Amino acid sequence: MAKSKEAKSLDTTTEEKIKAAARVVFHKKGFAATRTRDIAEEAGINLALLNYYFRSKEKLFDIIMFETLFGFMQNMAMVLNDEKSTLEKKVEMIAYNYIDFITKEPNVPIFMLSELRNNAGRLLEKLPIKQLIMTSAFFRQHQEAVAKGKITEPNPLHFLMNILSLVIFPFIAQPLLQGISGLNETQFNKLMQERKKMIPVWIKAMMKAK
Amino acid sequence: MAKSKEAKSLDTTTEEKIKAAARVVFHKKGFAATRTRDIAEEAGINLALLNYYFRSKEKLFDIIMFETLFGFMQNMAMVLNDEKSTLEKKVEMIAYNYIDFITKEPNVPIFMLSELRNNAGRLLEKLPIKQLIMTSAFFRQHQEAVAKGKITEPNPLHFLMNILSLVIFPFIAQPLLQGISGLNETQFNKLMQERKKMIPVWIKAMMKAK
DNA sequence: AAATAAATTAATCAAATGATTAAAAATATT
DNA sequence: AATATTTTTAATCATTTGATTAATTTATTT
Repeated sequence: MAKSKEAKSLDTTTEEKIKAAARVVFHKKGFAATRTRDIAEEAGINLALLNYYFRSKEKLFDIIMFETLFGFMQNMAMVLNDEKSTLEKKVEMIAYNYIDFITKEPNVPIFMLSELRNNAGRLLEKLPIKQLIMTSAFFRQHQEAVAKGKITEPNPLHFLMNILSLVIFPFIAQPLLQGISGLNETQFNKLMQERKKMIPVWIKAMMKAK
Repeated sequence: MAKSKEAKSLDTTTEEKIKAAARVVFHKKGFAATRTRDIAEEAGINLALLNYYFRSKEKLFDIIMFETLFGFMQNMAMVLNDEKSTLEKKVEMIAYNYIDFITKEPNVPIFMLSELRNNAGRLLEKLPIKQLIMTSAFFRQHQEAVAKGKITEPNPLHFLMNILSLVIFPFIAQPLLQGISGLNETQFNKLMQERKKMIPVWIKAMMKAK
């Protein structure tokens, strides 16, 4: 190895530069539309280095995809499995965390969900996501709330879908929504910030509806 | 022309076969991932015919994209602009129509929104969608309901985003949701059918929340 | 400093892919 | 029936694109 194993500040490694570039380009254009040359250019490296470090476009993609999925799920899993926080607090946390996260990484949701559509099996099998969510404190607390009559909708999947829908969808539909409304990006982001406070209120109201 | 202009049952024309095939493949894989050979094979025609009838992959795509966008918006525009129906009825109509439509065409939302992300300007300029929605009876009725204190959230965009989110997002996230829940496609579709009735109830409750 | 190993580059390959062409087949016109 | 027009096909082109190779440069080890 030409570089000492420990130091080299890790983020300026050639390998890391390529990964960072791959993340940017894959997230923006998806697997099919990105050319390895795009990544090389974004990283400022010779194209051959991409294959030298990662063997193939597909292997590099798998790494980026896994890290993206993992990063996205990690936060959710943490929140949903927190035994100390209430159900209401969890809704707040998800709204806050994800609206901030997606505002910074607006391409991640549609990237993830587009690519999952081709390959859900292969891409999800590395993550124990089913176990993590279905046995979470979140689901247990939901069932308790249903038992106590505090929540009318008995299916926790609807509950989870509703939260994620209200949080994530507007970002996915952003170009369409801006086309409809005429808002610019700044105004749109302001709208999303408003939703951080509103979504928990809305969720609370709708889950008591009957 | 080898075929009489009027008759020829329109759907069996070579041109129509190509368009139908292009619709299937583009919707499933998006522009970048579809090869003109995929379309030719799906249509059961010689590859050269695609260029003979449509000049280029891109021109064919533009036609499919326009028709897809138009088809998707048409229904919404109709419902939102209906002066006779109440606001509540409009919410019901959107939930019913779109859940049925997307169940039949599950790739359309993510196709549309993915492709719009590359090219919103060019692709939306042919549709007068802003005008159509911002001046609709739906928006006016919403403002009236706000004025009467029947709805607390004053921004009609939040109202529209919430409806579309609850209706469309679960389909976009279907592979992930099935991965989380372990449901098969039939069970998933049943869940979506439940939402046809629930979404209007939820929307009603949440828009009165404060 | 010499020898060895690792990283980087320019050039090139092979396959895939959008598109065209020239000939053949099918259809319409006279 | 003869001619003209349109549609379809097989073959081919030119470019793009993922990947490799062989040579060069840089770093590490002895």
